[in-house]
Amino acid sequence: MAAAATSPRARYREQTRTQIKETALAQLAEGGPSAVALTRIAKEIGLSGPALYRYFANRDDLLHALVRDAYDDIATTIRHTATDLPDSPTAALHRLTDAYLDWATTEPHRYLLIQGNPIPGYAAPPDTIRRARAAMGPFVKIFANGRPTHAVQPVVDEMTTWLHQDETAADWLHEYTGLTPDDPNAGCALAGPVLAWSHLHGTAHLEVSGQYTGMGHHARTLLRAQMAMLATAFHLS
Amino acid sequence: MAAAATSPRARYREQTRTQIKETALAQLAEGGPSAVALTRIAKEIGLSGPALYRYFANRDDLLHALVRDAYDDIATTIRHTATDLPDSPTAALHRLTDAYLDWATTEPHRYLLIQGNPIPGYAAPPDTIRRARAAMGPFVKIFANGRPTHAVQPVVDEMTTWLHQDETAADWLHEYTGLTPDDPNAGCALAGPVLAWSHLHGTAHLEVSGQYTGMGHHARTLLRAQMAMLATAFHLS
DNA sequence: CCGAGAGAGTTATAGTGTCTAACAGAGGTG
DNA sequence: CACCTCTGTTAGACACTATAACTCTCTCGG
Repeated sequence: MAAAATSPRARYREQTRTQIKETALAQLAEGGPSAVALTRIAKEIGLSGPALYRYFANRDDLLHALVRDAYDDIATTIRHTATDLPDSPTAALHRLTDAYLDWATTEPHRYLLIQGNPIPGYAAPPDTIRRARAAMGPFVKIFANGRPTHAVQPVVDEMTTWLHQDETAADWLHEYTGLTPDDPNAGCALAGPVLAWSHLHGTAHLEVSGQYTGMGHHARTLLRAQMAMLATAFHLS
Repeated sequence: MAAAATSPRARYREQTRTQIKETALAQLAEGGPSAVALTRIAKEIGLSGPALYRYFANRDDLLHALVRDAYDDIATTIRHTATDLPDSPTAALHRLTDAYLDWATTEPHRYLLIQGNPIPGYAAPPDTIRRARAAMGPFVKIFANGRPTHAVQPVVDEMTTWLHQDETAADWLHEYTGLTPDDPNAGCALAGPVLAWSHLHGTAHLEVSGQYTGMGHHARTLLRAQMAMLATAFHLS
């Protein structure tokens, strides 16, 4: 992305940055974030340690870049899936959540990087929230026509209140549904995705961090059941 | 625990170990597992670095001990809550999940330690599984009388199959319900807890890792809604 | 009551990693 | 073609894990 027709030097720079990130991803996959070591990366691509500081300000900056890439990647995946959804809201929901779980299981280390434990001392940049909401955008659309049962009504109420307090939330809602905070379905449109995210994350994270190992079920089966319950709770057809 | 009437030396040793673990917990709370540094712990309690190796074989061994303690702690909390549950299964479920979420939010770093990202290179000891199942035991009891709807039936089926393949699972079921794998409700008794765990973990982990920050809802509200859906899906009264 | 030995602590040292400083060469740009 | 920025180097400060070798002290058995 953004390869652009820049100077040959800038082109080479971008290439080296990519190579560094690729090596970092390999180390991430092997031993988690703490295994990403600048000196080892440098050795692997034939550079001296301090040379990497020409490309990334420090170790955190490199991890930061990996986080950005991962968010872009999952958001792209979801949005791509969202371009061709079945008409049935329930089926569409299953399609989206399957895509999410698939991404998490094929890229476990990257999922843990962005949705796992907070990286100590690392404050997510403001645009991370934007990226995260972009990934959840298609879910908002699905629940915009839901009719919540009493089981989920309290969540709907809290979302409605939030929409009247936080402008960015209102913008988010508007972007994907055209609804305003005063619309009777506004809270519902956000309550569904938040619940879906919570379900999704629980299953994906337990699966990816290996805590289901030795138990006789598939994460997919669990997720399907959770989404079926959620669809029922919002009277999705 | 296990203070015992041992020799004064052993008593002093145990005291020092505890002091080390307490300091480690403080560092864990400040900067996550990677901030737990033996040298800094030593300095803080007035020892020289290598002295700590008299008490813990290495850094992993210390983290290991923290994990054990945390599992014991949450299992004790759950079991204590389970000693005085309301008769209604739904109410009992809410009581248990509230206790779980409370523990997680009051001890966020410890929750992340045991239920967060896997610690690279750290293989959970076999008894960890036993401890984890002990914590979920009371949930098994609650779902033993459930009647699953079609939404969760696939999970029930997978659990039933598992129970016939894995003896430890059958033992676990038997310990808390007296049921055998052939009992028609056996799969249901395990499907409920696994789903509940997945729900619980999603909400607790997102809350504890700060990903709900800036969103206008309480984790508790979300959890209540999820458990209400789950109770409905199993026809709990 | 005392002496051997286990246990608890020390310093010294090797190894790995982050990151800064100071310097050298190579490429692009006026 | 001269300048200067960009890219790379080595040297070194600092933090942390871990081992080795050594000293001191307390406990316990005879």
